[in-house]
Amino acid sequence: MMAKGVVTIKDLADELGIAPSTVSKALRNNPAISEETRKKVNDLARRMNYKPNAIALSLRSNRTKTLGLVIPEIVHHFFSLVIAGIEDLAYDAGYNMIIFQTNESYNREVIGVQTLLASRVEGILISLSKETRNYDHLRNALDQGIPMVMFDRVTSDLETDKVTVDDYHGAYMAVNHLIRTGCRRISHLSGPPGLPIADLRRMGYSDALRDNNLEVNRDLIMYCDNFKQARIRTKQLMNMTQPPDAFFTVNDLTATGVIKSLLELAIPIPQQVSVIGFSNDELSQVTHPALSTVDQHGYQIGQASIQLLLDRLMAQGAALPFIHHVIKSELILRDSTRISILSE
Amino acid sequence: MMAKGVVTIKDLADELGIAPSTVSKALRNNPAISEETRKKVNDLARRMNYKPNAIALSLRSNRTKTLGLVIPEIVHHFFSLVIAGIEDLAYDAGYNMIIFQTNESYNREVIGVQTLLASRVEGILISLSKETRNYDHLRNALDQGIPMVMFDRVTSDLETDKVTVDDYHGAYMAVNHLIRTGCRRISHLSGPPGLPIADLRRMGYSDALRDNNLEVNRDLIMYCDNFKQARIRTKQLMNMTQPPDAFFTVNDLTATGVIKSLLELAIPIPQQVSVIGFSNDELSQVTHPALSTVDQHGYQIGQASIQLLLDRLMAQGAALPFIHHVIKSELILRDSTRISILSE
DNA sequence: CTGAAAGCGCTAACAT
DNA sequence: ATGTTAGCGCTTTCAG
Repeated sequence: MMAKGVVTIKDLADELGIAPSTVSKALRNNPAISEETRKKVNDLARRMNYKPNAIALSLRSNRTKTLGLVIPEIVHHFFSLVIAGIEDLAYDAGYNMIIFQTNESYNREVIGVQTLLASRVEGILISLSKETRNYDHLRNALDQGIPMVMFDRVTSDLETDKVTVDDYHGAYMAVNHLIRTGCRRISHLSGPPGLPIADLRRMGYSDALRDNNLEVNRDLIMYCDNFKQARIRTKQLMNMTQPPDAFFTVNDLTATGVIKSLLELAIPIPQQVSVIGFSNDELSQVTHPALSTVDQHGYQIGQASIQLLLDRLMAQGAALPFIHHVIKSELILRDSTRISILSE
Repeated sequence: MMAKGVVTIKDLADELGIAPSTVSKALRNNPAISEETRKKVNDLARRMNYKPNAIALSLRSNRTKTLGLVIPEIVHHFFSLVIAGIEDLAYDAGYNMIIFQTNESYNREVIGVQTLLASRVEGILISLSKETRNYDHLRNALDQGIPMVMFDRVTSDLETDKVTVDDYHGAYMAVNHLIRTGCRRISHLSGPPGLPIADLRRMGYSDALRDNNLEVNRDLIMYCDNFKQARIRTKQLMNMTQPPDAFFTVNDLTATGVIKSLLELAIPIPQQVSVIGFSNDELSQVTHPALSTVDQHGYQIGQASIQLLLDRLMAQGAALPFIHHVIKSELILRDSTRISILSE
């Protein structure tokens, strides 16, 4: 039983002196095959450690049982949660996942999608890179009849199933909570304009202020979405003649920068200044004080995305309506915000 | 130019009234083909958006340009770094990655490896699940001539290339630093016995103590590797008649649990108690005080692993010696440890 | 009940 | 310079 040249059906057939087609049928328990032959074949297959060649199967059946995932970054708590959600369900449904990381590059996204198409994936899950403004590569996939689901970073230029988190509402809830607990000068450290998730969170922030009859003060809004910048911005803001009494940040890491700076300035949190982040990353539990934040339910987003894709795959190309699944975000209150001081 | 049935070489051939093999040659710029035909073919291919079928190519060439990755958990900063390192180099080398998440289950690991074999991956990268004690599934792959690289969670029962971080040395350095800065009763919150990375870190801890003529006190060693348990253990330990003056933990999350508890007990860090974690996760920068820790260089581990695999793939099965690449870990000193008080 | 033949998409000998 | 044939591993008619 030489190891080298992987065992094929033909090897089994030769060994038993029967036809390959008979072996094939025996292996798939085709009732047309005698019980005896079937047993002989299956036994030998086990002994020779025969494993069907998935490539040959794919070529014949035109089914690869493989799905493609295109994602900006793997090293990102939220995205890794999404991947886990996708993987788990894909696995249960018997699909393999080919994963492409774009590193936020449009070019790599295009190449990634093309490679997936060449690999004949049966469907594509994608979260757009920050650079992506042109969607021809995706249109191309769609034209070839490859079902696609976009999640988190989506575009309205394309008709596909979509899954997003309700960023707007999450931000609105967060800011509303700050106001209800007595904050009046709420600063927002926001992501780059044009990035939908950042825009939506900024809108949620602004609307919550307006709905509570507070003015939106441009001086309190900064474009700042990382730890280092947050350190600087926080000190600038706290130096204002009328400093903020709360920070709402576009993500958790930025919030931790704010907390760190406030701690250094010996400003009590949340007594003097409240802080709310966005994402519910692992790190939000370990800051001191623990960070209040908005959970994006990454795992569920992954599950919802792959489920939509599987549904469409099941439907065999029947014209299902496109679904935009909006996952509820959730306000997680920890210790960086005050307890509600106004009744509901 | 109907979208549906993906375009094949035969379609191009029919369209131009020439033979498929001629089209094939023309597309690969075979010099035996006239400049004219070559142009005609390539133009049409572009117009009809022809894309070679990777499956057919694989079947013919017996090369899939696909590698398999089996990993315990994607949602884990360290592992996601490793994946990123692998992805980036694999991409440059023109390989696709199929990823399998075992969720630390031995069964899923076995199935994962089998699926990868069925998909005819050209090589396998694997980090063992915590449950794995039997290696037949891997031996099987090896017997089929599939090159394999094990990283981080490896076993000496198998002859393969390996990449690990020098856990022992990292732990040794960490504890040595604690001692040099005056700590004498150093507690170790360790991972489960039997898990190599936990054992090595525990050994590094013990040896550093012994080499500095300090006794290894079993009462100061606890099996505790997560945030929640750390909260409980820390309080227990600090209640001892002779409480520890330092904690060395098996990972960063555990260390943050320690810090949180110490903060609640109003014990000054690092003046009274020092803390060192392990991993250099993102969260180690955001604790207060910022956590001293040992960096595992996950990205580099990923790169080293895929590089070994690519080397072996290049070597075409020539008998390269097996390499065990040990990546240097690095002691990262932040604010949870004291400045050195003894000269080097 | 078993086998021969054809074909999935592609390419490499081997003609012509 | 182009075409014909065969075959990668498998399954599925269709005959026997």
